[in-house]
Amino acid sequence: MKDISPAELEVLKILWQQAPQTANQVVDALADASQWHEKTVKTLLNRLVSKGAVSFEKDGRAYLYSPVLQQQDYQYKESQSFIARVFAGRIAPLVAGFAASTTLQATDIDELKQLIADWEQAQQGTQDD
Amino acid sequence: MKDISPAELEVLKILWQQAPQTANQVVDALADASQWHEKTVKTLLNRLVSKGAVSFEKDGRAYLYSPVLQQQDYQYKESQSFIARVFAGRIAPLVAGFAASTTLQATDIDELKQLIADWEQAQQGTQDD
DNA sequence: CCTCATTGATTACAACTGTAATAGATTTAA
DNA sequence: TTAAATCTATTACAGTTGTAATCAATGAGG
Repeated sequence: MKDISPAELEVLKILWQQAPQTANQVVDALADASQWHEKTVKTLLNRLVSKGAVSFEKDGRAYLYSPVLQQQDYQYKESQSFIARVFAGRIAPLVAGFAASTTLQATDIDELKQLIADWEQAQQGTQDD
Repeated sequence: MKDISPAELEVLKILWQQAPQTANQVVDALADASQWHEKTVKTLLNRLVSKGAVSFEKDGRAYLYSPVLQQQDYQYKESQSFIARVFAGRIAPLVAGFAASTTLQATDIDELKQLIADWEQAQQGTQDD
């Protein structure tokens, strides 16, 4: 699978929200959030199809598009490569930088605490040293 | 500041490790880690200079290069844009995905716990609701 | 049936990227 | 002093990306 460009990603996100959708539905959904011309969106849809990230089936004159690449798979791969590239593979420094800004919300903290609790739970019984 | 491309980033990392360095020192440092031709590395150095991410001073025949863009600033901006783009601005889902793999180390957990403790500490006295 | 509107397909084009090669300036060795 | 070596600067070139316009096929309306 070729890389998904940032612009293509915005189109893919629309399909992750709901699928299948016609090109025009996608165009409309993006009209709210962006300034893209209809032709631009259709080009991006085509490129996503070329890259194998989106599929379509004919429905009369129009096509119905659906994501092939799933959001979780995309997020996972991108996270891995981002953290490897920018933070030498370590996640804590990323969170630290994020936390240093005022961007962290109490909600994030709660979720992180829960994650840590779950992770530690999962470690029980996995220990062998 | 224009965006730093992935290849340029690898060069910048060498300068973050130590600066200033001559072009040849950078080339040598990268010879270990990559297959880039000397000319390629020098092109990347030039582009970093054009983008304002790296500066140089003449030292006789050769130049001495130093980073202008600091690693923490770069990491911060990239983290913000990555998390906004891929995770709708929320960091917890990123950590969750990362934790779901076996990539999380006990060290990461310890650091995350410390971060959370620090963050909660900092919140004392900042509350106003 | 024929023309118009609509929809996907193809083409456009400049900027950015990866990956160098060549040209130009300058230092140094003979 | 002249040629060779060594730097940086400029140029190259195809692939990707952002951003559309144009072409072609097809269905709908008259």
